[in-house]
Amino acid sequence: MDLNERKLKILQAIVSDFITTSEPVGSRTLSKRPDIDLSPATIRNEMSDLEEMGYLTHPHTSAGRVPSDKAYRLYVDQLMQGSDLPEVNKQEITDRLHKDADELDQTVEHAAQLLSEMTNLVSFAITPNRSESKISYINFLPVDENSVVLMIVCEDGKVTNSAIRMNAPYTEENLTLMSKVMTHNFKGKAVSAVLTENIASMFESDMQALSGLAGSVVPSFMKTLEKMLNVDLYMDGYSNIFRLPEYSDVAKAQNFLETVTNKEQFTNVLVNRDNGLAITIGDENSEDLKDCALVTADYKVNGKLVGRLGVIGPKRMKYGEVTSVIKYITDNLSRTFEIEAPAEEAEPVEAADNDEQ
Amino acid sequence: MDLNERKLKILQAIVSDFITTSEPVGSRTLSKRPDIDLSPATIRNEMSDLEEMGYLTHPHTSAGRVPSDKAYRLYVDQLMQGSDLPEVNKQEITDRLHKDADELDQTVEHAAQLLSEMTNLVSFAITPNRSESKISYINFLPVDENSVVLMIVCEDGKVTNSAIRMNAPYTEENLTLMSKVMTHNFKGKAVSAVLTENIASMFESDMQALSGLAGSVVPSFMKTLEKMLNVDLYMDGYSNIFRLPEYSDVAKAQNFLETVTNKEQFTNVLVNRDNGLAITIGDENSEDLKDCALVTADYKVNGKLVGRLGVIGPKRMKYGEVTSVIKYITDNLSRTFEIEAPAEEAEPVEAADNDEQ
DNA sequence: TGTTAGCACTCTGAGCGAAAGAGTGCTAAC
DNA sequence: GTTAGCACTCTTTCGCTCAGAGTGCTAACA
Repeated sequence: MDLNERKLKILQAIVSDFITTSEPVGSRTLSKRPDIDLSPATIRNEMSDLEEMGYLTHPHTSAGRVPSDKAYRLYVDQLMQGSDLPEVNKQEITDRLHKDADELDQTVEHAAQLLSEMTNLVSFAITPNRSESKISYINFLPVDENSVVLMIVCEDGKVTNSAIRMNAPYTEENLTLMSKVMTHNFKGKAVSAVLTENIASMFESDMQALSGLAGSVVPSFMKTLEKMLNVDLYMDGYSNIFRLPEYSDVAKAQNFLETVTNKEQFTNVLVNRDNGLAITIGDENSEDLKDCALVTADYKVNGKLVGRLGVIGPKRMKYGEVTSVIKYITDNLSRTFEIEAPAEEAEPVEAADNDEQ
Repeated sequence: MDLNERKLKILQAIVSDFITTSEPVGSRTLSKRPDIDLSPATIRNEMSDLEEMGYLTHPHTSAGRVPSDKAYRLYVDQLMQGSDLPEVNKQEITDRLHKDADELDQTVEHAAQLLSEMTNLVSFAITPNRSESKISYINFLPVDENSVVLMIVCEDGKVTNSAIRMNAPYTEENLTLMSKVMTHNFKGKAVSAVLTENIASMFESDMQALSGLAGSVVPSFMKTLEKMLNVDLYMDGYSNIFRLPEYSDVAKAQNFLETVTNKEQFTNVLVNRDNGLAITIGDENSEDLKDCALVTADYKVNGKLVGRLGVIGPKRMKYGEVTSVIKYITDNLSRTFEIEAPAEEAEPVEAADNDEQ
C-alpha cells in the first residue's frame, strides 16, 4: 500500500481540519469539502488504509479520525502550505521591535511577547550563548572598604558584573593595577577559553604585589565569567493555554505549566535544539513534552552570536502561520542587531548589544 | 447585637475550618469540635446572628456558612493564632538563602522560590527601589567606533549599564574626560535628584570640548538612570494554584494567571502596598484581585533600601503559617544584606549588593 | 430566658437510563 | 473502483430520582 495522491489529499484535509477544530474528523465532513470530491464511503476506505499505515488513529469506534505524530510530521514536511504574513502584522513586528532596539535583552523580551500575542501560544526566547565572545575589558571599581565591583566587558558590548567581598585591604591603585594586568592578559580571548586557564598561577607570576588579593578575586572572577555564559530565558503567554481545548482538563494544564515554568530544565531543552528553523512534534520531544509541538528559529547578533526564539503548543498548531511569524521575527531581530555600515573596515564592527541593568 | 465571646469563638472555628477544608461549615460539624460545647441548634442561632452582622454568607439555603471578607479581616486582626515555624524550615530558609548571598537579585529570586515551596502559593519578590541611592561612579567604555558602554555605579554597589550608539566620532580621551566630569558632577547625588537636573546645560558649561557628543550621551544617560530605578519582579509557583479547589474552574485559573502574569500591572500593585507586614483580603484589593488575599512584607538592604516579598492566593489561606514564613524570610534577607561589622567607622559601610547581568 | 430536640423543608450532587447524534464497517449494487 | 445503505457502536446530553447535608422554626426543657 502506498501513499498515493488521493491519500495525501485526504490526509492533508484531515490534519488541517483537525488543527482548526480539534475535533476528530469524520468521512462525511470531509466529503463536503469542495476540494474533495469523493463519497463518504470512499473516504472511509482510504481512512482505514491511512490508519493501517500509522497516519491516523481512532479515539473510539464511532469517532472520526485524528492525525498521529507521523501524520503531523508528513504534514509539516510536505503537505502544509506556508502562509504569508499579512502586511499589518509585519508592520507591527517591525515597529515594536525597533522601539527599544538598543537593549538586546529588552528587545528579545519584546520579541517573545509579540510572538505569543500573534500566535496565541506560549512563547519563549533565549539570549545568545557567549562562550565564544571575546573579552574586551576587565575592571575593578571600589565600592567600600570591604567590597569592590568587578565588571567584565565583551567585544560585543555585553557587560557582566559582580560584587566582591575582599578578605584583605586594598587600595585604589591595587584595583587599577589589577584591572590593567587582567585586561592585558585576557583581552581578545574567548570567555570559554579563559575559563579553562589557570588564573591563580597568573597572579603569582604577574602580580606578586597583589597576591594577597588573589584569594578574594580569582573565584569571583571565574564566577563572573560563568555568569557571562548564562542564557536568559523569557517566556510569555502562559495564560493562552487556557484557550485550547486540550488544556480544559486542569490536570493537563498543571502538568504543562509545571514543565514549562521549570526554567532550568526548559532552557536546556531549548539550547539543545537544532539550529535554524526547528519543528519537533510529539514523540520527537522529551517525555514530558510528548503532547506538544515546539517551533523555534535562531536569530543572529553581529552575524555571529546566536539566540533562539519560538513557541510551544499542542501538536495541533497552525504550523504555517506560526512558522512564518517566527521567521519574520527572527529575521527582523537579526537585522536589528546587524553590524551597522561596516563600510571600509575589514574587521567587523560590533553593533550595540548589551545587557540589562 | 454585639460580638460576644461565644460568637467570636464560633466565628473563629468557622473561619479556620473553612480555611482547611474549603467547604461551607455546618452547625453539626462545628458542634463536634472539642473546643465548642454547644448543640447544633444553638450554633445555628449564633450563625444566623453572625450572618446578619455581615460575617458569614450562605451559598444557598441548605449549605453551611462561609466567611465573608469582613470575617477574614477580623480573623487576621484578632482571632488567628500566629504559628511558629518548625526548626527544619527555619534551617532550610537560612541555608538556601545564604548559598548565593553575594548576588542580591539571585538571592531575592531564591527567596521567592523558597516562599512558594513553603506556602504552596504563588509567590513574588521585588527588588528595592533605588531612587534615593547615591551615585558613586559614571564610566564610559569604548566598544567599537560607533558605540560605547555607559555604566553607572551606586554607592550600594548596584551597577547599571547601557550601550550608546554615538552620532559623532569619539576618542578614548573624550570618554575618560566625560567619565571624570560626570562622576565629579554627580557623585554623592541621589538618582532621583539627578533625574530632575538639567544635564544638557552642564555639558555646555563644563564640557565644551565634548559638546558634540552630548547629543548622543545625554538621553542615554537619563535612560540608564531610569533603568536604575526599575524594580525587578520575580514570581514563582504559578502551578500551585491548580492544587486549590477555587481554581478547578479553568476560567478562574485563566483569569488569575492573566492578572498575575501582567508584570507591569502587578509590580504596580506591589510597589503601592503598605510598608511592613501587609495583608489585604478580597475587597481590599483592586477589582481583579477581589477573590484573592495578598500577604507581603519588606526586607531591607543596608538598613535603608527596601524590597518586598509575599504571596498571593485565595482568601482562604493559612494566614498564620504564611505570615510567619514571610516574616522569617524577610528578616533573614535583611540580615543577609546587613552591613557587615561596621566596627570602628562612623559612616556605614555598604554591604555587597549588586545587580544581575 | 437561654438551650436544645425534633421536624419539615430546601437545595445540591451523584447515579442511572433513555435518547440523540456522530461515525464506523460491512455488504451489495452500480 | 466507487458508492449507497444499514446495522452497530460509542459518546454525550438530558431529565429524573434519591440520598445527604443543612437550615429555620417550633415547642419543650432546665
